[in-house]
Amino acid sequence: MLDQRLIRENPKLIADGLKNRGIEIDLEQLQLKSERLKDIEQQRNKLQAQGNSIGKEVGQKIREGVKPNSNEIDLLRSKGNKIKQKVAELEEVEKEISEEIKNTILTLPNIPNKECPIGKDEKNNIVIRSWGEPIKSKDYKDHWSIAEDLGLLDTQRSVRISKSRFVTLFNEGARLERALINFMLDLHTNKGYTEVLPPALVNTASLTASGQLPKFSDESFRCIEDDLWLTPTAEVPLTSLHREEIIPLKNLPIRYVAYSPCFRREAGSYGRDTRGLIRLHQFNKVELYWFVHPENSRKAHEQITKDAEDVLKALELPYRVVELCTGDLGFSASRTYDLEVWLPGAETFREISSSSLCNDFQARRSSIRTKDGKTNVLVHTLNASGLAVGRTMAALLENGQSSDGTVALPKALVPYFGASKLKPQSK
RNA sequence: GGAGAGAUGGCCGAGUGGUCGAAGGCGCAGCACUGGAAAUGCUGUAUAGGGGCAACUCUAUCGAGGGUUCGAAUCCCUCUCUCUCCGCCA
Repeated sequence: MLDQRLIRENPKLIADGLKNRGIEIDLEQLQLKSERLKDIEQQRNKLQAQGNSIGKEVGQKIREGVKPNSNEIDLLRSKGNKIKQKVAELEEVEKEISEEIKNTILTLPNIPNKECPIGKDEKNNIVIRSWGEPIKSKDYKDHWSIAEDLGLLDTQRSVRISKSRFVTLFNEGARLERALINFMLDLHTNKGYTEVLPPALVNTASLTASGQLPKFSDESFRCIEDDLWLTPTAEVPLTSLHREEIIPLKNLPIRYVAYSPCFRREAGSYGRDTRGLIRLHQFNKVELYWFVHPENSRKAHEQITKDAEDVLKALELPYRVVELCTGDLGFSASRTYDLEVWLPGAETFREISSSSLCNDFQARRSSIRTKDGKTNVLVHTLNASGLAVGRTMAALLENGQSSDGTVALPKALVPYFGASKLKPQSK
């Protein structure tokens, strides 16, 4: 959520920021509304002050022995009633306007950071650095062919159970998924992250706090009867973990790592990535999440990104870091690095982690502050996947494959998986 | 799902119509005392918004919303949540 004060005092700054995202919006209306609201609030404040002093006067007089039904008191009473009526009228207008303003502001995305490269879409993203040697060979197979050959998953039966874009893992597939989750959690907790296992169902307030609502209700599965939603990412419960809190300065930075299943409706992605483990309605993810003092958020963004990269390095998976341009940023982000893993079977780099700095955008929606001296300041929040587990498995299968049908696993995974290779099951 | 109890500041807890943003305690911070600490004493310690260079000041907030009243933490209505017992259950 954007700062309403900033909208009043410097709407150009916001309009320019949003323009770089490709959003043309006339903030004048909003600015006028906000100013009008402030005006009404001031009027109401004055009236309420008058009303309060009348109330005190009545109390005072009665204590001094003036009869409650005397003319003097009656006069004050009617004065008080008039004020009360005016206040009620103002409140009605005030409520209406403030609701309008809030509804609008909640649909506005974050403004990009100054460093964020300006551009229209993903073509303007910038490759920052690369790691590892991407294998380029026409003989490499897609991960779903490998997975099927090895008996790791069954997509057809998954449709029987639920529908398309769900997957059921078997044998070494299931085991590998579990190994990856444990491996990632250990890697991060060893660096001092606090492990969290949050609820998979979250309420509307939580989704609003992190930015998924009100704008992207199409993207999440909903349980109508209970007004709960399936988490699209652990970012949602992790943000709300500290909603409406003032975090003591000495507790910052807070660094969480959470495994969670993630559920996404993938509305509007018909026909894209229909096979394999890339785009599913349900997938597993290990998420990194930081709460930091605003002064430290830039550095924190570099660090959280490196922490995510460390997973790819440990798994010996070639990747590149791409900085998203303004037009490609997610709703809550002010700056984002995507980690893209190399998939030799698909002959492409694929997003496996997204590392975002949200500044105070989510903190304002969630009212998460820290006490800095005498004043309370909104914290900054950051999130990064560390990593998307299904896509990691896809990358391991494609990168580790060999012509004899086996898949070599990275050394780091052996203690977790219990073997250094995936072999075709003898039937 | 059925029955009952409750929701007050960081925490505990008092307050049943007026000067209550709220006693008291704990905690926390500062100062004094000490070689240092403990103990003790003193002072301070909610959030949001508005005005003022500032000292400061105004408004709102005692789970949420509505009502009665000149005036509500306190009375009335609705909702939500929490706890206890019973039932069911991994």
